Amino acid sequence: MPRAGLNAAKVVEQAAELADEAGWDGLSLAGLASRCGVRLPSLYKHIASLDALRLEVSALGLRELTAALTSSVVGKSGSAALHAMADAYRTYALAHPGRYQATVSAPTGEHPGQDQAAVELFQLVKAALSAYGLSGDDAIDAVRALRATLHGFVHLETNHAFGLPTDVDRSYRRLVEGIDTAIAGWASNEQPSN
Amino acid sequence: MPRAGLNAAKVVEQAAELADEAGWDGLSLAGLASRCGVRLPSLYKHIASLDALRLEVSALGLRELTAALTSSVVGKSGSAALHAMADAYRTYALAHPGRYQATVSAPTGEHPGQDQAAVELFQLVKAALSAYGLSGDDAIDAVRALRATLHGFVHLETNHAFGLPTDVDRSYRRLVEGIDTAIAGWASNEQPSN
DNA sequence: ACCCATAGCTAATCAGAGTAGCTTTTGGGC
DNA sequence: GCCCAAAAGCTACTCTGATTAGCTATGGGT
Repeated sequence: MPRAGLNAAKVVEQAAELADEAGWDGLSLAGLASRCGVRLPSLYKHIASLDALRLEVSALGLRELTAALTSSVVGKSGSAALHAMADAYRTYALAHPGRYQATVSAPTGEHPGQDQAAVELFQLVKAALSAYGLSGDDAIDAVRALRATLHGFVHLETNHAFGLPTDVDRSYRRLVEGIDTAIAGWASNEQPSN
Repeated sequence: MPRAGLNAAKVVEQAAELADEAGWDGLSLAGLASRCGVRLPSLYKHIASLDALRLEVSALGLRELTAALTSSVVGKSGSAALHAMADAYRTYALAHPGRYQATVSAPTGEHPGQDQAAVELFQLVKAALSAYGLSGDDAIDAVRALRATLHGFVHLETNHAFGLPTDVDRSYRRLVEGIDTAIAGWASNEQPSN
């Protein structure tokens, strides 16, 4: 009986692909085992439990999302950075719906990698928005607003919640332009530099 | 052995309360049965399956959400209506997190009540935004933008995704003001009435 | 060639969803 | 008040998926 040659990293990667194909709720150890070519209990040589696996997939998604946003903003700032991040965000979420949902709805457990990845993502977005001249709670409001906007749209889109056939790309572009204008407006309230 | 006196409506209501307490993913027939004071198989006298029950809870949530938004906008239009709806939306979602999540992530099955409730909610929001003077695809973009914004914020909030202790109410208020400004700006592009 | 860490296995337990079929309550007609 | 059919509830069973226990065989390092 030849071995499958699994390890923890491969198992998590396969789980992420399964989640992308079958949905975050469709991620099961039974499905993962057959995809990996082993029997279900063999997975426990590489993971602690289904919940632990979900945390790993969540951390993987956060790391990948952070990497995608990071490379999207190099050399950009302000409005250009915001638009670039918005595009990269939606592109990643549509390409990897399972791991994207994992980044939001994973169990809020104690996983150092997951927490650290979330903090890094927050810092990245905050830095990218620094050109808007916000500080303190205003900067936090801006990060939250941008995150809520992008997440809301993408989450609804991946849940097929937009019933009408109207161009979804255009709706997204206008929404991003709107949030860009809104955050820029906050900045002028903060820094009356005229 | 006295009867519990259940019927389909009571079962769905109990399921909605259970979903609010245990989370949408924590909604199980086992938990529902013990909450209703009956054995698990007895539930099948009132529902067809767990998936069917989830559709019912989703439809209930959509109806309640539509009712809450409807009563929030009576006598208002434009910006006042938008702010009123935003407050009612978040209030409902925070008070009923389980059924709120059901409105988005229920199985996309064929449930006439669910579909109809979704259409009614869309029409309500579109009508409430009519004072912005948008038409055609612009109106659809506005409804999508508002929905994405409110949903994104509330979904992240109910998933405890805002790590920082910074005032969440204030972040929400500023986000709603931002989307109000953005949609108003679209309108001026459409109707150069000056 | 040997050894041991470990990848993988079978077998078993447990919980939850769903089905089959029986029993009992209950409300309406007489 | 009595009778009966519909419905409400039950027990027993099956099936699937997660998890644990314990056995076996592989294969890299010596």
